Amino acid sequence: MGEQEKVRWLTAEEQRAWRGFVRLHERLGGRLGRMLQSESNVSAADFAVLVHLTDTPDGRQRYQDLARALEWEKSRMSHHIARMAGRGMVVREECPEDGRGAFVVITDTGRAAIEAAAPRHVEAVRELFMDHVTPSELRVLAELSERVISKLDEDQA
Amino acid sequence: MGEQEKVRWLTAEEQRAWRGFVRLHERLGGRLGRMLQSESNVSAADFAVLVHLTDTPDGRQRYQDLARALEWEKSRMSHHIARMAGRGMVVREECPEDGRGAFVVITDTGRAAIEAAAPRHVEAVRELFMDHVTPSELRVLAELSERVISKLDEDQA
DNA sequence: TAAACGTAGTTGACAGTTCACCAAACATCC
DNA sequence: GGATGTTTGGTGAACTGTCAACTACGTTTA
Repeated sequence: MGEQEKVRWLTAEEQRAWRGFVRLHERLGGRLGRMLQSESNVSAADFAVLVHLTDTPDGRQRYQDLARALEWEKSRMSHHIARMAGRGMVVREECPEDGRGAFVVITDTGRAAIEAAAPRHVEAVRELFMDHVTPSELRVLAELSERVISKLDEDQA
Repeated sequence: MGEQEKVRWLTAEEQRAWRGFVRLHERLGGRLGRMLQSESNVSAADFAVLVHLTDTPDGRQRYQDLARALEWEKSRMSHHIARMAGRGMVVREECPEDGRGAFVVITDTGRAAIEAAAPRHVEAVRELFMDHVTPSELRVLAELSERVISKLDEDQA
């Protein structure tokens, strides 16, 4: 009953890429998040929600749609929106057409928050990332990401 | 007192790459983490700790060094090791040379856990990622990551 | 050697996430 | 109409990570 010897461990090159990739995201994410938090009093999650709300004409989105867009669990959405509502950035609104449903609606406070935060955030993404990556590398990254994500989606089903 | 009009928003290409990158990591991380958790009863964080411990000859590391290697805060390390110790995967050991310090030492239970988890994990990384990326893309990713990380480190100081 | 400073790790309060379950409103099918 | 199943969202408990204060030891300096 020999062990399964067939594990193909990662090569040095593979490890290098994998670790680099993971670490890069952790670092960038951490830095950008702390930056948003300290300079604009908005967490990365808040920011993502606000961006999606301002993407719609009336700043309103169903919980469900927001959750799908951000790829969050509904429960996370519910808790998070409750907290944001507590801080006045959004309000919850009943949905007339569907008695179960509800809308998340951005408030003026929310708009002010994201308008203050966005320029600094984009600038940071440029300074910390874009400025150090060539257009061709960017293209490789985009293609690679999309391909792998679509594979993930495939065998999800 | 005009607004700062000079914000250079991300181009479509840049957004595509940025979002792809962020999403890819979230997705892969989530999937691999759930896999480890459900199949081996080990969280991604546990796994990382165990990997670093088994990298040393006697399966022992100073809290400090472990924290640096994983880029964790010392308090996170302390909390996390306490939890892992509670589950018997590691033990804490005093450090004779430095009265303040302490070692984290992997136990047989811990070894068994990582030995059970590692092959499936590597296989998953292959299936979900490596198999869909060419060697040249991998090289680009590695170089890009290292470059950007080193820039991050630079202006940290 | 005493004061001051730095370092290693701990602790407790707290914010955020997930999990498992719940409930209400729709949808379908007979 | 009523039984059944599905979708939408809410809730409480458990868990994870962060922050700031704290203890205890070590190192430097005067």
